[in-house]
Amino acid sequence: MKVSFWLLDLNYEVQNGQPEIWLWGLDENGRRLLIIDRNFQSYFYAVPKEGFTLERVAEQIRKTPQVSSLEVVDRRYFGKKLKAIKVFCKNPDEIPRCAKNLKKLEGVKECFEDDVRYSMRYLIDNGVVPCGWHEIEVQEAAGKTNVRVDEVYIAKSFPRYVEHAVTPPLKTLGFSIICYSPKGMPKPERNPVVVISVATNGGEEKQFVAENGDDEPVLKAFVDYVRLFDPDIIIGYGNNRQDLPYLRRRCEVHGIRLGIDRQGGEPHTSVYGHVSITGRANIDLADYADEFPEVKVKTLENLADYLGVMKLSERTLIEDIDFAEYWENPEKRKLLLKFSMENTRSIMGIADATLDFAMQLSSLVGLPLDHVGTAAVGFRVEWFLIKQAHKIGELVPKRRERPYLPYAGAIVLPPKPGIHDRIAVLDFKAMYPNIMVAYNLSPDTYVPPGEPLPPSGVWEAPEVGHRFRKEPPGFYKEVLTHLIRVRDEIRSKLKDLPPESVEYRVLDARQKAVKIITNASYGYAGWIGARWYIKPVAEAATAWGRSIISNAVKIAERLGITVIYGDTDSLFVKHEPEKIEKLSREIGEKIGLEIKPDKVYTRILFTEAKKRYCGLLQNGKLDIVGLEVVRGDWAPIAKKAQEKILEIVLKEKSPRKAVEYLHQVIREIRDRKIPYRDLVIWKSLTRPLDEYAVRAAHVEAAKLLKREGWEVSIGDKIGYVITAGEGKLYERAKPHVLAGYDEVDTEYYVQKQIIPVASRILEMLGVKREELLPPKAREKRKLTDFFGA
DNA sequence: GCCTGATTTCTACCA
DNA sequence: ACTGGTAGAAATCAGGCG
Repeated sequence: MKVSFWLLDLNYEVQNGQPEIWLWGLDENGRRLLIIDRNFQSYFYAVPKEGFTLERVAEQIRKTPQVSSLEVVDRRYFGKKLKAIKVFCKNPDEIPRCAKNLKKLEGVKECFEDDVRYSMRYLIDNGVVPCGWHEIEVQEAAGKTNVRVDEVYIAKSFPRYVEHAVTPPLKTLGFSIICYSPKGMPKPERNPVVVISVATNGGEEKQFVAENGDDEPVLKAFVDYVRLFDPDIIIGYGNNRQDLPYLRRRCEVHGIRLGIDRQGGEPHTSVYGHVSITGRANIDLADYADEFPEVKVKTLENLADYLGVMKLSERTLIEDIDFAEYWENPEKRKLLLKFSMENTRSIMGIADATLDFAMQLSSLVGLPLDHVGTAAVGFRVEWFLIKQAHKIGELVPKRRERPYLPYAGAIVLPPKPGIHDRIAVLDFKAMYPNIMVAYNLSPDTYVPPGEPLPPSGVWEAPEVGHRFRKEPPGFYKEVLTHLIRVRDEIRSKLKDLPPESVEYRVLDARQKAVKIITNASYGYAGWIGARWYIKPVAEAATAWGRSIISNAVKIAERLGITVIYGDTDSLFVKHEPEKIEKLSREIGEKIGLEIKPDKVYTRILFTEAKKRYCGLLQNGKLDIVGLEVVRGDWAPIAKKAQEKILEIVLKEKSPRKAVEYLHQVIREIRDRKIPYRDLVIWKSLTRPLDEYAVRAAHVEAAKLLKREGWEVSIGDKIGYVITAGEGKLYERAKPHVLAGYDEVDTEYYVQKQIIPVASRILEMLGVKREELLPPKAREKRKLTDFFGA
């Protein structure tokens, strides 16, 4: 019989040396299916050395114990045709060992794709798409009652992908936990999980709370609840790195099982650090936080606030350092429970804004839904490429260590400082991808120095001189052309859809996924960790970029257009529509790339610095780029003050008013009228504490946290304030959760936060340094002198 | 040892 | 752990002075 299914998760099992792929999915009626496929043979490639006949090498390989059969096939490697031996192993787990053995044979030059996991191999070879629909011939399986699905089938054919832009009705469960530790960071070995808050997309909310601090019933109730609800998707925030490992370890302590998967097993950490829950998709929203760069400190509450899921102002906020105090106090405990429930509610809300994208990314790059979030950008691009490589018979290069060699990047023009009126921004859309397509830049089209020119001729990069075959189209060109076309198609479909429709949401998520992969392709090409890394490809792309933007500037100037700034692929010019139209046309003709007006600023302010400006858009909004306002490592009060100053300066054109405002802010800081949280500075830890070469404020603050029993790790944002006293800045930094407002050194905030960000703007406009501080009011000065402030 | 300017370290941004 | 170009603050170094 034939069934169709939407692929949610997959894994493989080896039973008595016989592998089987387990495909977990839903059919169009929302029934949960498990389809077991025993028909797929695992394999890898061996490439013979020159001077050895295929037959002889094949004969050697055939004698290797793990090999079940082999086949001579035509493949390509960096575009060059070659004969490869496809080596089949019955047991996929034996492939790495088998490849290692083969490499020892004298006739084998190299093995390929022995590092592609069996389950990924299955997806790629059969064109099976995670979060996509498929049809398959199956028969009902006998037995198999211990898996939690409606039907178990045995595959009688390979799945066939069917394009269909809807998602089946998935059951989603969100959860968050609170652990209790009287002092310091909770440790599963000693500290209980006192609250688990769950919510489902069926609208149910539930809390499991430990009586007398005993969490065994909590854990059991949670397991029962998950089993009963039987979610397809489990979501949390930090569940990959914290919650699930903690729950798992805590269950171990009690000698119980965290049996929440669909196979009676427990969650386990797997590739790229994701936690796999067999038969379901476990998703950690923290892995998608980078999709929202506007949110600088990526806490659950900040993301929920940004996405409009739950505003900070209506949120119960409790620092983890205070959990113990809230748990111990019966009145405050109620607040802690409320806080925990709000966490889970926020998770459900953020999931709404994220899941469509996650599913589209998963189906585009081909990584299962639970893997794709934890895979870094480079690996997402790479899996997409691996999938494409298979289609054209290109062998996947081995990952190898390489020395880091820097190369020149883009050009940034020095801005004309000051305020300018009516400025248009023109930019080359998707400049690097288009360059790569136009000049056929690809690992397999590169013609190294000394190699003879191909009959089709070559493109030669300016400055650096790297050469690329004009024909045939290279791997990158094919892939990028395809991506660019697909995105255009999606975007034209979107035009005819109501933005609220389900289809619109799905397609919009898809075009975003396509865009991200397209734009990351240049970065991938220049990444030394990339399998398809060839430095000249990246180096040539930037070289052409530089030459294109320089030529565009020349053309603009010849047409009498004033260029005030430019960065990589953009030009900021005086807004003269007719001249711009001409420029655009001429660039199209001479350079072959499209440059388009992106936006027009009514007014724009530049300092002498590159990459920093503030423009006033025609809709009255400020576009702030690079300045402290948009940076996460300045105190919020400084960011707010700078934003306000920019607004006054650009909208009201009144530096005087801005100075008045500045004086007021400074007085409020000195009077401690600014909310404490607006004084907290956040900085990331980029390495372990003991690997810093110099002492820095956020590092010292982190050490204080550690001393209090709180672990800090790479990537954590440390929030600190500067306290009054003697000595270096780093000696006066304290974690914001450990300091009190009374200790804060308000003069630091005035002199080192407010004054610099204000002077950056105001000195540009002729305001003198000494005018920045409020005049000393005699009366007040005397009073403070008297009271010794 | 103290002061000052130059250099290094660090983070986060832009494209 | 996708790239290079860039700003800016603080720590630290190096050298002059005495």
